[in-house]
Amino acid sequence: MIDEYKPKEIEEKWVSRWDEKDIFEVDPSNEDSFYVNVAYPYPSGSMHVGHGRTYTLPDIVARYKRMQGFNVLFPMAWHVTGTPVIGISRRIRERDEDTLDLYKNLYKVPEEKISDFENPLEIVKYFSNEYKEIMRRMGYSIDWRRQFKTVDDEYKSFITWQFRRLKEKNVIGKGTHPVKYCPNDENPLGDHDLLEGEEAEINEFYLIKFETEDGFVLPCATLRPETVFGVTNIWIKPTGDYVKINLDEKEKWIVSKKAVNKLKEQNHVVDVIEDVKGRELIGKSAQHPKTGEVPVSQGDFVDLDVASGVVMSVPAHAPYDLAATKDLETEIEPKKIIEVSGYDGIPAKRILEKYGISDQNNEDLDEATEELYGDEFSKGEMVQEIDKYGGMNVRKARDQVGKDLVNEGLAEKMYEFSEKPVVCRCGEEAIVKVLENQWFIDYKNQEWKRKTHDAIDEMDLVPDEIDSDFHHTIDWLKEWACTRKVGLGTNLPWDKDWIIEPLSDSTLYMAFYTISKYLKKEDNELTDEFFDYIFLDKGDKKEVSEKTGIAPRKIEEMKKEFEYWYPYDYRFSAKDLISNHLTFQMFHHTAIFPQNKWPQGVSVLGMGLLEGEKMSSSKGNVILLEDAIEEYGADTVRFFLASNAEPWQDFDWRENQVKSTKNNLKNLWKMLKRYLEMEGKKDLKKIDKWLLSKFNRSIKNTVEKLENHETRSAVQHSFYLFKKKLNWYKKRTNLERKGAKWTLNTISQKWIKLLSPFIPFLTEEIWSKQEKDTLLIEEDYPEPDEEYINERIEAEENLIKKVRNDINEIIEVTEKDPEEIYIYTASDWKKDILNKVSKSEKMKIGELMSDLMKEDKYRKRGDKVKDTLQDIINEIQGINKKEIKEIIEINEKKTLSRAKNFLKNEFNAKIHINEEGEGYDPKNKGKTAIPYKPALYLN
RNA sequence: GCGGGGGUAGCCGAGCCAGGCCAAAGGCGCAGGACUUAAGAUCCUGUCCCGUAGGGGUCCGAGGGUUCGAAUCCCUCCCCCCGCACCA
Repeated sequence: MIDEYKPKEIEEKWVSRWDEKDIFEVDPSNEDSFYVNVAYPYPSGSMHVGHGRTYTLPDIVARYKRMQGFNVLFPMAWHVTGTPVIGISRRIRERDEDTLDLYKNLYKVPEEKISDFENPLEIVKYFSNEYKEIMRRMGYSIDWRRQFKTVDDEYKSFITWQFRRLKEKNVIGKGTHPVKYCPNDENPLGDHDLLEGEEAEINEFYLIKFETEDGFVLPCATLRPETVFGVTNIWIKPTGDYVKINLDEKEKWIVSKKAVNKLKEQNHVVDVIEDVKGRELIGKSAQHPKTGEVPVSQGDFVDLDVASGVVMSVPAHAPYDLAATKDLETEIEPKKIIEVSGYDGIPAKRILEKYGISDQNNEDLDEATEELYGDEFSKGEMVQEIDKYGGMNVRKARDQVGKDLVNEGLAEKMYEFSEKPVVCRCGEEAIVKVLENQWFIDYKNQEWKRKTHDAIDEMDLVPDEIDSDFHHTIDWLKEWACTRKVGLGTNLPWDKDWIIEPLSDSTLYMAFYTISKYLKKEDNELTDEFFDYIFLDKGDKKEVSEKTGIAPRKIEEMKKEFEYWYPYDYRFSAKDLISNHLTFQMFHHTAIFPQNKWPQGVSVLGMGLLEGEKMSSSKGNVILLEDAIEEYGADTVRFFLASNAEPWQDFDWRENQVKSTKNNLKNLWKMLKRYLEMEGKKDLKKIDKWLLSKFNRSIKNTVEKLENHETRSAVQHSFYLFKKKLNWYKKRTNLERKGAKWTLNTISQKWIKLLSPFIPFLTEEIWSKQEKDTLLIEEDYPEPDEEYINERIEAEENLIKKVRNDINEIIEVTEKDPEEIYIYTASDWKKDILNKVSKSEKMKIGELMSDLMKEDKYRKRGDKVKDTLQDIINEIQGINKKEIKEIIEINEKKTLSRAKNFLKNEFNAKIHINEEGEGYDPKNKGKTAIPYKPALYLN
């Protein structure tokens, strides 16, 4: 009696059995090592099935490699660095409704626990426990002795060491960076912190200093400093609120009221002297060394919220300015300073004409501006008359003029958003703040980039195509601000006010896993010398021992262990992390480790959809992994996640497909149990050999796909496609035969192993029922037995299948059930033709025909040869030479006779098999037979 | 804008690099049948159009081209998705 498939029971059982035997706790051995790791999770909420996939796929690879005889390390830890849990704690303290709802209702945190979450570390503790429990239930082959949190002292020592070494390599610098900033929260803002303005970039404006006769600076804001030579006037909004200020205790400026705070945030000292209306300024004049004296004009279009609120007018090259000057009472003559091909005379004039714009309120002005700016930037040249910059292309002049003006004290830089508003999640409008003395990692170091490019070239990337993403990211990375003022993490060793931010402290920890299991028991200070010795083979064991208090033997053991596992073989991580984390960790490896410790491979993962929609915890659009396990069982979840898409592709959790996956497993459970109980004898018919041939191909394909982490294809081959073959086999033969029983039993012994990495619980359970005293996970992964792969038998069976399908089709079209079926196989001379065709390179019917006609035996058949030739060409084009060779060798009559009974039962008709020209053939069908496609007559 | 990846039957998705068993794998959905008291599960069959003989027509985002032959190679165009930094 076959008992039922009860996933929950067997899964609980095997989790504890594997545990009891410490199966996944791995230490260095004589076997080859295989080290696979995943980006450690940030445990601030419950796992959903998307997370599940992130860990399931590497686990499948880990289990597969383990069965292949490798000593496999798959570790896990908890990333706690940064601000998210702090923010969550704060929101819980503030009783924020959305947050409480998320944690109580979606994550199902017990009421009494919630208040503990006011302490961020409690959140981490709670969810890392939950993660671990669920990861165990999913059957992940993780060595839990090595787990740690990134706020543990040992880890902090490791990060401290790492940063000191980076500093020694001169890849850490200090600089000034403009950031989006919330004045209310007093914190820089990432895109995810924004309510509005995620698209906004920070533009670098130049404030060009024009001086009024009474000694005030009118700082004209521009993105195009090179146009300073064409300034004819200055725009001030007459209704605008401006102020006179003392700037940096040096200069007196006039700027819009709104600009005051911005200047302060950009590290200026601002003292307001008095308010002034824009109107009061109009009619004055101001001068600049590059332009001379120009009037201050009325500009209604001036936006007081852009930079300084003071604008210079370059009518020759700015459509807005030109349109506005037309409305002025005094006439202003545009001053051309850029030559652009395609624009005669004054470029702005041409573009206004082109768009038919006559006034400053025209809505096409933006588009016209964009077009002209684009052309001038890409094709423009400064006119010859301009001193020093004459003839220079605009692209270059822009940089150069800007730099020179600043150096000469004739301009300042100011940062401003490219679009507004930019609003923080707290509701406050964000500003640009210039952070000074910010520590950064200098990824623009050319030598470092080169080494990292090299490392990527040497690596196995899955899929291959991501290598251009890596190279591109390496080239593009500049300075990365690596410290923060707030958050959890490790203090920067030489400037303790700063905390190393999360993406920077998670770059080398794969190495830390190799020794972390030793460190928890030690209550010692882990010095830089300690890490130098273990990881870099530098220094003296004895000295390290004295400094740390760790026994020399122990230190040696750790060093050996690191060297055994490192470099790692594969790191799995989400695809979108290529542009930061995955590339960072490559950089850090190349900076700190010698080449023989550089990563060997990266395999990227796609994102998750739920019924075709993007999965998102914050929207509640997720299925929790725990719920999925409860409902379907871990094996089903694993099998589905592995087979729904290739790892790097996006997967889609669809309930009906998950259900169907579970049914398939139920069915597999029954099949395997039944077949494994069968006892037979190795007395094989061709159909048995056919199944063995197909099965060994499945093994071959599965292994090939798994090597490339193609879990979806691997499942296709090992399960779905092979199941089809099995179904055909069951239809074709009597399973009560000894030979059939032997075949099914033999195959199942291997099939169960083949599937084990995907569905470890189900397979282990069935394996254990066989009264073997081994664990399936400790068995060897199957290898294809080439001796069983038999092209001839496969071609023969294919012939039978084709004939069956043809008969079927005729029955369907005619809608008549035949009582007798006549099958006529092709004559030998047709096979000769096939032989000739297969040997010719081109399938040109004319050439083949004239070749054939040289021989008497064909010439006397005349037109028949031509028809046959055409049919044969149609039939076999695309079939590979090897298979054609087999087809020629097949004895079709004999082969089909083998299937006579099968066909008889299949169609409930009497079957007659003859060569064409023999036997009953009232409709003279026989002559249409060609090799591999017998003619048919149904009656 | 920059960089990357795509558009394949009702849906999801293989195939494309190495052109020809490709009307195009597999899954889901749908329809019919077998089994069952029934439902479910399982198995079989079908699922672009036409066809009372295994055939024919049209088809792989759109349009051209190369080739005996194109979903696959080349060109042009349209559309979609992802990443782009102080966020894990």
